Amino acid sequence: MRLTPTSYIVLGLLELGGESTPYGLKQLVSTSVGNFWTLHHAQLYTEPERLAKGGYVSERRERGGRRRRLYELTAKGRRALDGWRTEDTSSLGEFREPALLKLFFGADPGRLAAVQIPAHRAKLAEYEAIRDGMPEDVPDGPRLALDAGIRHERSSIEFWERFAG
Amino acid sequence: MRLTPTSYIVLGLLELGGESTPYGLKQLVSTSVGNFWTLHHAQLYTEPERLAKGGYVSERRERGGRRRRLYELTAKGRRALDGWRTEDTSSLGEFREPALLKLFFGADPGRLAAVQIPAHRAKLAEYEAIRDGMPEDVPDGPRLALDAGIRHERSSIEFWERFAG
DNA sequence: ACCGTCATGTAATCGGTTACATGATTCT
DNA sequence: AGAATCATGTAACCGATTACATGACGGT
Repeated sequence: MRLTPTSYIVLGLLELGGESTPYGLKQLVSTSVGNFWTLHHAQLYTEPERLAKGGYVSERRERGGRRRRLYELTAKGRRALDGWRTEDTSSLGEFREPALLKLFFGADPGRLAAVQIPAHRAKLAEYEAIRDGMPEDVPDGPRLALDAGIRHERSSIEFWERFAG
Repeated sequence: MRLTPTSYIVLGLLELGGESTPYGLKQLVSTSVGNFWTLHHAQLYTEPERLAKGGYVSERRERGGRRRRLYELTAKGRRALDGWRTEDTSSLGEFREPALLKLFFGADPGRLAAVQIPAHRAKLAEYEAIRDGMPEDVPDGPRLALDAGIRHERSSIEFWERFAG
């Protein structure tokens, strides 16, 4: 079976947070990677199930109560995650901005800019707030990824500002 | 029926290039929007068919020979495209870079940078070559979108360079 | 004539998105 | 107690990706 980015997000979060329910994963996503890589909550039910089938995570149920499902990384899952982290990533992500697509096909740059600039500014402010509120002991990964996000927002704002006014 | 970005790409290309076959669309994509928004060629067979069902494009077949399908924008399709171009785009594209995801989950920044930098440099060179070879009469849209791509690559290179060495 | 590559298309699979549902808490 | 919101989960649909195929054409 093929592991997708979604798979690695689930594996990575289980590594960070230990055994979790789908809902717990949802919480983790929203305060971490969800800032730049959105998942629908339904994926956090189906994806762990797929991973369990492949032996990457183990599943057990609470006794009594809601009998919620709890997932935990297995040795195989950990190996997959490590392999993914160290393997070379030659491919570039695509720059899929809907606003750019419109620009390409002839939308009015000024009008696009009028909406894009505030949206990017808001996102930038959000990122900066997270950064400024980060405790000292946050690992480098999230910190650096956040920094990339901040740069990206700044660069987008700069691009659109050309058309504003 | 819901129109997706893929739909608008097909509509937009039909507007730019006039009546086309799926294969013709594939050619158009590869020399234009394909630089920052990849489509699989199979989508250029299924998407026009969907659009034809919805009345956004018309379909006819060649008489004789391979009887290839030819698609053309209808009035309804053109209206949809215009509506899309002028409607506000509040949503931001997500910054889904696989390399960033790895960085987030603890991959070694230096090793990522070693692969990402040349990849982004290559893409940048490609974009610059396209820009420098552009005839005078290319419309603003593609020109500006290309410029956004160039900035984005430069910004990515700058980000990763911090970890190189 | 043969081989490789471009041209052209269909079919199956599968992950992602949307929609639907219903318990639990918290607030007024 | 009722309303609203959060928590939790399932199911259906659909677009995107992958795999499979074969015909045409250019070069050696």
